[in-house]
Amino acid sequence: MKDYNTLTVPEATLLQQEMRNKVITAPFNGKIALIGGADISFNKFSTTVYAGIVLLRFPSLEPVGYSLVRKEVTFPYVPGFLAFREVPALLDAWQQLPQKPDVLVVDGHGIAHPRRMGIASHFGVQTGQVTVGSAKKKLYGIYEEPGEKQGAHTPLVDRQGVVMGTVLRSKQKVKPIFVSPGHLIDVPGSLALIEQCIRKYRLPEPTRLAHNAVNQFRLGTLPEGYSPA
DNA sequence: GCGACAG
DNA sequence: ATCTTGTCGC
Repeated sequence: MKDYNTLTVPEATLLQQEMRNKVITAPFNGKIALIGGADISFNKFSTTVYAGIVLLRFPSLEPVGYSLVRKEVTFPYVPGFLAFREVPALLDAWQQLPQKPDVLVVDGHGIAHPRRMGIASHFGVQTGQVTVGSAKKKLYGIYEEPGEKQGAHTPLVDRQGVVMGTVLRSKQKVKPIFVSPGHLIDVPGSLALIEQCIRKYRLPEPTRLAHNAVNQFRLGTLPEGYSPA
């Protein structure tokens, strides 16, 4: 694969434009026995990133194991180009997994992106895996605030009204989360999947546990490599 | 020119 | 994203 650290934003834009045609947004009909959660952590002003993918049983969501890796990254954070900062490290964590999950939930957007190439779609196309994006804030699009009741949701559309994802009130009294297909799944399917991953918190368990893991890894509480839960 | 802007 | 103290509401 190409070295993202040497790319310029214009070059990254071209890569996204080439990859957008490879994203498949179709119904996912497979069975899910294992689900994964991916996230990154880092110290501000440092080029070292701590990436991790957590494996959990589905639908029980019991953690199975953690794949943690550290990597140097110099590509800057630029809204719309998050994948060029995080995907390389996540690929390392992915390859280190003893078994691959049936679906991977990535912290960030999927097709709810100006060029339909958010990090979840980018990772999905690169690996050929089913991915879903779950973000805490909007990057691109228009939406109506969903109702206050848990489970209330509204469509996230682009300027032409095309649906890119869903704004979901995952829990009562919390800000909504943004769910969108990454690859090999559609909008209704990605929403249904994330709804099944909500337990006691605002964020779905896969990404919430991944976030906890990479933070513990960065702070030295968890070791690099793969560890069973 | 101005506002928006994943992690 | 990370840092950081107190504060507010269920």
